[in-house]
Amino acid sequence: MARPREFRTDNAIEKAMQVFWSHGYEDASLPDLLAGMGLTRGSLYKAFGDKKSLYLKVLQLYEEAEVDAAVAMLTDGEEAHGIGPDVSGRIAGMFNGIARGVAKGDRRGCLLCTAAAGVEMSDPDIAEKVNASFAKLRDGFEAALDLSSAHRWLADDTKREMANTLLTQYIGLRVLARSDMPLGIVEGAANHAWLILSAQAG
Amino acid sequence: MARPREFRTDNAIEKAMQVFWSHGYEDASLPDLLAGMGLTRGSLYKAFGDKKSLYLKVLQLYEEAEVDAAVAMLTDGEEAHGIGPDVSGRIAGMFNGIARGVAKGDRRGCLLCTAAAGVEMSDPDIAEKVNASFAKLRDGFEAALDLSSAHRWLADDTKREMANTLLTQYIGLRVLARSDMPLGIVEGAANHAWLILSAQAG
DNA sequence: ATAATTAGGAACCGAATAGTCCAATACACA
DNA sequence: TGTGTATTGGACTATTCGGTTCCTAATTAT
Repeated sequence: MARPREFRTDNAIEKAMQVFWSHGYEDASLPDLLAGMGLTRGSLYKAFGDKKSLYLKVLQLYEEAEVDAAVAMLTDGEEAHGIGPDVSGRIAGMFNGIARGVAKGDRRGCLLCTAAAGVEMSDPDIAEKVNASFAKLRDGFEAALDLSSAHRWLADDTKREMANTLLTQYIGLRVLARSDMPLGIVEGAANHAWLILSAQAG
Repeated sequence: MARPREFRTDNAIEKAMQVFWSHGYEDASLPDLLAGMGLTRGSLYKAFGDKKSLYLKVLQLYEEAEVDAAVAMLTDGEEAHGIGPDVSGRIAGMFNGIARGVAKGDRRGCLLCTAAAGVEMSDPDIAEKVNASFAKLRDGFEAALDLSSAHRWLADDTKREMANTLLTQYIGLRVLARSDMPLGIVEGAANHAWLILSAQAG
């Protein structure tokens, strides 16, 4: 008995994610969002409330679509990947994948990393969500180390701090990708993420 | 024969650097700058032209005051530091110093790292200066490796990419510091920067 | 038809933005 | 002590922003 939506909500959020990914939170203007999402002010406010609420939905989608996928790539059963018996190889593969993306011209970096460096972190709701996603990725690194035949025997403290170091490396690489640093530096840093993994404890 | 300045230019730039350091480029409003620098609109525009020109001067000062100091700490004659015969210890010390700063409540991160993740990088003048400073720091890491008795024998390619990895780690740590991640994660990542240094080549 | 809901978009709001302009001011020098 | 000159303080401009409120037209099920 009522007129139905002419857009799919999840589709609109996905398009909003692309806009925020490229522009960051503050710099994504309402006209940017409207153009990118293909709808008008009335519809956007009707469906999503306000800009911040939309962004929080985007952060949720980013966690589900990007972070969860990365964690799965790090920890899922190896039979589906064929990377080899040492799960730590997937970590290096992940960093190399980022470098390949940059080589193909993707300089958007990571939505979370851009947010983490921006003023939007002063909003507690946004900061909480961003840090929760970071923690999820960090836990993914740690889980991968627990699955790695070469690392599982390390002390828990060592693995935990190794995971922290990998998260830090991930963020640095993503920020570096967003700047227009020469590709070689980005690739060099990515290719040697395994330096962290090949180190000995103690 | 003319009315003299009531402020020292270099002093005003130093104060502007503090404002940009805390707020980032876009979020540092003119009232923020005027309050922080202790002068009025007319004086600021008379002396510095516009916001971007002021920011470029701030970037120059940041490179001279912060980047150069960091590079000097990494590469100067060891007799003045007493860190030990292995220069690579200074690299670990630098990361630990950052973590100590965060522990003391300094969450400003690094002016360059914040800029690298922001929209101001779309300005070619700003991007050029930021990347030049990054390159300077990267070269500092490489020079420290060349001075390190434990690393100087490594292949040039290895040292170069090791320096890239250290730069990436530095950026990640600084962004992490700016977000309000739990201190333990920041410290954990900093304490294990030596993982990169202790890795073997090949 | 009628009710219900959305789409599209114009209009507006208060706030904030970077930037401009000029009279008042204060100093150095003749 | 004038006089030239650069600075100072702040009013002012023009623009944009996010957010909101409308209204009419369109679309659907009953």
